[in-house]
Amino acid sequence: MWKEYYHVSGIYDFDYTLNRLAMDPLIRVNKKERYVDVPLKLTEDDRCVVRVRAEGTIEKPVFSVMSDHDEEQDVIFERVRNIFQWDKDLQEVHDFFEGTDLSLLFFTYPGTPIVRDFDLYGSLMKTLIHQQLNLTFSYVLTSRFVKTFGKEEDGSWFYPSPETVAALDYEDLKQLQFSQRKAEYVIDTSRLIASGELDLSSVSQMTNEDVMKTLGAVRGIGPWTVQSWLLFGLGRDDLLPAADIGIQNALKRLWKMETKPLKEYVEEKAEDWSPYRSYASMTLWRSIE
DNA sequence: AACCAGGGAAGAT
DNA sequence: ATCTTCCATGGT
Repeated sequence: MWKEYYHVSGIYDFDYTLNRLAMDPLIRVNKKERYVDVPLKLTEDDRCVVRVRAEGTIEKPVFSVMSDHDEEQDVIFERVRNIFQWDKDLQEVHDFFEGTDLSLLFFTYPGTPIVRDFDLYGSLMKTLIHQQLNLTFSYVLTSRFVKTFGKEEDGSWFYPSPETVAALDYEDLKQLQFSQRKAEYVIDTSRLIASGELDLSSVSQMTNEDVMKTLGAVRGIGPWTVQSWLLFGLGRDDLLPAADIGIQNALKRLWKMETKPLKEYVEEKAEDWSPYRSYASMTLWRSIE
C-alpha cells in the first residue's frame, strides 16, 4: 500500500469531477468522503484500482492517490495525473474567459476541469453507445455492456478488451437492447482495433484534424463522436461539439433564446473561446446538469 | 401521447 | 453537395 500527495497550481473543483463521474453507474464514487476508485489497465492482464481523493479546497487543491498495487508507482501516478489533468492550470483558463461572454458562467462555476474517461478504448465504446440516446438510458446500456462482457476487480469495472468485443455476434448486443446499428458500430469498430487496423494509442498522438480524418473514416463514427472522444478520451483543450444537444440547450438558456441555436451560429461564437473551447463545453454542460 | 434524446448511415434530391 | 428518412427505445 502506498499513498502519494499532489498539490495542484491553480483552482480545481474536484467535487464537480466526482459528481460527474457519479453519473456513470460503473464508477465507484464516494462524494461524502470525496474519493473515486479509478480502474487502470497497465498491460493486457495487469490491472489495478487506484483511489483518488480530494483533500483540499477549490482554491487550494490537494489530492491523494492511493493503491495497494506496489509495482510501477510512477507509471500509475503519471496516468492518474493525466486523467485528472492536474498539469493544466485552470486559473489561467479562468482568467482567459474573463474577457468573454462566458465570464459570468465561469465566475459561477470556477475551476471546472475536463473530466476524462479512464481508458481510450472504453471511452470510444461509451461514446458510440451514447450516440443520440438520453443520458439515463445510455448509461443503462454501457452498464449492461460492461457488466456482461467486462471484468470486475476490487469493486470497479473494467471495459471488455477489443478482442472480447470483436468475438461477439451482433445478436449478443441486441439482447442487451442495442439497436442493430449500434451493435454493428460497436463490434465492427472493435474488430478494426483488435486486428490492428486501427491503433488508438497512435491515433491519440495525432493532431485533432488527423484524428478526425482517421476516426471519421470508420463506419459509425461521425463528427460528434470524434469530437467527444478528443475531449473526453484524450482530454484535448479546444473542442466544442456544436451539434451537441446539451451544448445547444445550455447556450439557449445563457443567451435567453426562444429556440436552440444552430450549429453554425454556435461554431461562429465559439471561436472567441479558442484555444480553451473544451472548458467552455464542460462549464456549459455543468450549467444545465 | 407526442416528442425528444449529448447521431450517423444510407438513400433521395 | 445538401436534404430526408430510418434506426430503436426509454424518458418526460
